[in-house]
Amino acid sequence: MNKKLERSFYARPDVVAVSRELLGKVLVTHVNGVTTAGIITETEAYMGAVDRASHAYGGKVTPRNKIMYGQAGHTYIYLCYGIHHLFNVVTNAEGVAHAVLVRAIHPVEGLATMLKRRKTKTLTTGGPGTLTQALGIRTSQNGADLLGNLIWIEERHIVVPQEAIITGPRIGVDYAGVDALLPYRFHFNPRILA
DNA sequence: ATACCGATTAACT
DNA sequence: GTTAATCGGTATA
Repeated sequence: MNKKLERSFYARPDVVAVSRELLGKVLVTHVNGVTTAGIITETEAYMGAVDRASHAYGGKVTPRNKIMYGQAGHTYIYLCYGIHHLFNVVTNAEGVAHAVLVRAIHPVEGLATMLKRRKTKTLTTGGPGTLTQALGIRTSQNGADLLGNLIWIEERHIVVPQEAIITGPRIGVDYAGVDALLPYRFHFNPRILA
């Protein structure tokens, strides 16, 4: 059965575990009456106040990042490089600004719509900016509840073998100094799904 | 009010 | 390997 993940999945204290366990789950959006979905193949954990790579490093609160301090299971979507909408999931308790960045998906539903949105010949969803474009995710959906009917994540019982999961340092966070080396990135090759 | 810059991508050489 | 595109957030004044 396809089951929407509950609040308790996101509210757990270990953001690294949540990040890792999101691999193989299915990210679904229902935008403009069209459903699109993809299997999550890459994630990164951001550990809030103690993480130099996080927008919430040092406990800083700004209009942009305040949603990360809110209830788990909500979206944190922001614009990067003026072009790309990056999709995150808020985790942990209220007041703790932990989040998981979804960096890549493997498309499974609404292929034609995703192609149309991407306006490219081949459907690539292998980057944090491209998967949001394919799924119709925009910064206007920042703060949306993943237990609502706009964006959510499902358990479809897709098995990702532990040995297939590659762990490594996060991408694009060189500015974070030693924290850039933390093994908070998880991914697997979608070829194993076939 | 103004200046700087990024959790990136695609199209080049 | 290199680089233009592109704009809201954040810091500084």
